[in-house]
Amino acid sequence: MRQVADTPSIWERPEPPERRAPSPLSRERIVRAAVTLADAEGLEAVSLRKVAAELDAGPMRLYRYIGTKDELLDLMVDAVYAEIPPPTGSGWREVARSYAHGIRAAGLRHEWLADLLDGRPRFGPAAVTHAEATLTALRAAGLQEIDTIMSTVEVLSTYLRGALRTEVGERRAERTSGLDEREWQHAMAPHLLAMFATGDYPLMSEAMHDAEHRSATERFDQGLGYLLDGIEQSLSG
Amino acid sequence: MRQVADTPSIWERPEPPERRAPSPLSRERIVRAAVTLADAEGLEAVSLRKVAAELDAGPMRLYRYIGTKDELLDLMVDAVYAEIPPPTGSGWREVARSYAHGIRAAGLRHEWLADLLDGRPRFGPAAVTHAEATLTALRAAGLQEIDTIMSTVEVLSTYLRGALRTEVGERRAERTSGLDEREWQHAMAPHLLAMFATGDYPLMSEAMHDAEHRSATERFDQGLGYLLDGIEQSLSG
DNA sequence: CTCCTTTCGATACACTGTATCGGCAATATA
DNA sequence: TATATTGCCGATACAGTGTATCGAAAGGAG
Repeated sequence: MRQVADTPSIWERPEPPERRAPSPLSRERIVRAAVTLADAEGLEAVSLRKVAAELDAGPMRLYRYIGTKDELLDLMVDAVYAEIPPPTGSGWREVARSYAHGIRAAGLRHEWLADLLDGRPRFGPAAVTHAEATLTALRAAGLQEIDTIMSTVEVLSTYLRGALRTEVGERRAERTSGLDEREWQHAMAPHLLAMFATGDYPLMSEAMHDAEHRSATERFDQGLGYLLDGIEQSLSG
Repeated sequence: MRQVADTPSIWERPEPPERRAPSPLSRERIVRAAVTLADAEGLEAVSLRKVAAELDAGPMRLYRYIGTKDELLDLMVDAVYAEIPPPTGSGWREVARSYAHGIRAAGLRHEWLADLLDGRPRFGPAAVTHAEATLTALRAAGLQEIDTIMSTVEVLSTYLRGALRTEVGERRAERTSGLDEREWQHAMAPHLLAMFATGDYPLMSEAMHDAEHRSATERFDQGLGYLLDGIEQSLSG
């Protein structure tokens, strides 16, 4: 019988705390939880403690699956890429449009994406697969030279990053100025009125009053159209 | 003589701690300190404690001048706008180029700007002044209708936001992969080689190997050129 | 000289990412 | 089957964050 010298009898020894069955865990589960959290409460609500709690785990358990919070964010971005359908279309303009709208849709589904797309090259499997599919579709649709293809997707993705930020930023501004309408009217509106009242900004005033108000989608498509027209011109030139 | 009942004599009472002359403080000083810090050590190093320390002040003293850290960030952005010269040029393309390069230069001087330009409308005095100057220059250079002017600067600023992020992101990636070259070669390079070795990404490989490598400025100008060509086309059409 | 207001530093709180360590549980070994 | 080993993971801790609260000191007013 195994009984170390000064181990008290079973009657004295306290029972160890009951252990719950460990929750199943995987990178995919963690990333899903993080994405859900970010969708629901914003990226700033994604803390390792909260993600772990969502999974019935202690915070440090996550470090068996990721090395760093930044790595988790990388995984989240790749998870979004995995949602984006590969671009399709017969002409290269169609493919480009499909590419752009696919990413835009994903970015509007997950508004935090705009904050994470920081321009570093992305080497996650889904991102790479999506990139390869994009290049393939563009070549199949008529662009042969790799340089033309790369220029096109580079400029497209640059515009996309900006457009996403713009659109998401506006959404957020509207949302917060809608929620704390009280505070907004109290803090921001007088400042704007006072500025315009000085008469120092006639064109800004004209823009506010007379310019036609187009939807975010319209503006996005207009910019995209400019870009495609410019590219097309450079192709024929 | 004023001497409350149980106040000990001067010999017993400890001298209050010596008070240093308070450092002069103002919003401008605070913002300048924050900008300097962000330039030197990155945006994540900008904490109220560090900014205050730089100014020989306690952290809470800053709250006499700003209401929130986010407000400080807003002030920093406006301070950058104040550095940007108003766009100039005779033709509207020239003005547009001047606008774009002015903002790009500022964004490269202060790499954190790309992180703060989130797309929300900016109502700081310098930002508004710069915007008004831009609109004025565009109208003076030939664009009459306010709608055309607004479309142009909207699409330009969208592209700019994306381009800045792209460029700054690449710089950071290069910098960190240059500094921890050891780690990068150990962690990222094998992953890339393995991926390309599968043969599943022929176009990505072709791009890596055969595509010409252009400088960031060239790519920026190329995208800008596409955009301007597209706009010009819509003007004449 | 006394009162009052403004200013600010000290302290505290909740929260973050993550390093360290100790013990339990499953596995490999004898 | 008994023991040694390994790997997993929770508890704890630490340094840092933004900011609320409060008391005391300084400056101005009567």
